[in-house]
Amino acid sequence: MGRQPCCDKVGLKRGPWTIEEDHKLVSFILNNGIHCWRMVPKLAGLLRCGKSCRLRWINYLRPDLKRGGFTEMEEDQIIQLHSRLGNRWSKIAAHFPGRTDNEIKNHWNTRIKKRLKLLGVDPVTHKPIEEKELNDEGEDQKKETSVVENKSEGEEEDCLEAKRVFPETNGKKMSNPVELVTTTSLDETHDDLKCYEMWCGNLDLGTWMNQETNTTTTSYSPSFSMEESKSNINISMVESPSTQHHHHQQLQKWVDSSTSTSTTVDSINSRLSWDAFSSNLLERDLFFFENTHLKYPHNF
DNA sequence: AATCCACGCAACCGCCCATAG
DNA sequence: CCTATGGGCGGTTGCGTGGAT
Repeated sequence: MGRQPCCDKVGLKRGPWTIEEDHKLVSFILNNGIHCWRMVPKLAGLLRCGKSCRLRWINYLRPDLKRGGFTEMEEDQIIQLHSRLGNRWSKIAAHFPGRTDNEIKNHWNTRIKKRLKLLGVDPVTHKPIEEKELNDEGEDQKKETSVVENKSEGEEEDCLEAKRVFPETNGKKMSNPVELVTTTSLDETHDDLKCYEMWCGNLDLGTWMNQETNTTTTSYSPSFSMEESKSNINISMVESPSTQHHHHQQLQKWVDSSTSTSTTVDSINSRLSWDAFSSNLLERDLFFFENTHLKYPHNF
């Protein structure tokens, strides 16, 4: 037999999340981790389906999210990635720690598409618009998916690498108007650390979000303060020096893995691997990290 | 001041794939 | 091996907001 159904949807709440719901979800996840999304709403006391909880967490409540507008460099990188991956937003998002596929997808549809059109570039084919106009205009949808054609993931990566290294010997000229950007930059890792430090040093998500959004015209409304959930956590903070050292090492490992070139690409998913690193431990260690970071800043 | 309209974003829908049983 | 389900993903929708008239 298979598994039980995800949810019956009868009597379940839909639409925008309230502060109380956000609070419940975050508190529950931070205290218990995620083992089965279907069980999360029941155990957290939410009248939502598991899918809805998952989306809310991934797209909005996750502590490692980087809020705020996209930089021009990020946009350029998105364009590059889209030119070779097509609308595979999750794959694209994997290159941007702290960004969600939904966020990137929305940004593409609302901003980048227009920007490319203004630059005279077809956002679907990534070719100059004049070139596209020779073709049938009604084929947009087909082209959108045909960008990646039938290549496998590995083949695409190989093709891209070949194009990057030998752009002129690829049979045809690179049509992309934007310079290819390496998939992992120092800025990226710096942002990673920045996010991490903000999370450790200032658990007030509202402040965090506002800090990030001040430079943009878009205003996010933080739905809750992490202070409260922090106060609900029952963790013994009395630790021996050896335990502290162990935790320090664990955290350093986590930071290192988050900032290493190889992991950054998949960092969003890997950091959410609750099997590998339960949120209880993470929470405890973050708290510890916060304390030791303040006490012994030279160690970091 | 009121209405309309365009835009941006959060959330939902439905399909697909991996996997438990 | 087969079936049913959970979770992930891309596409789409609907609502809130701000600017234009």
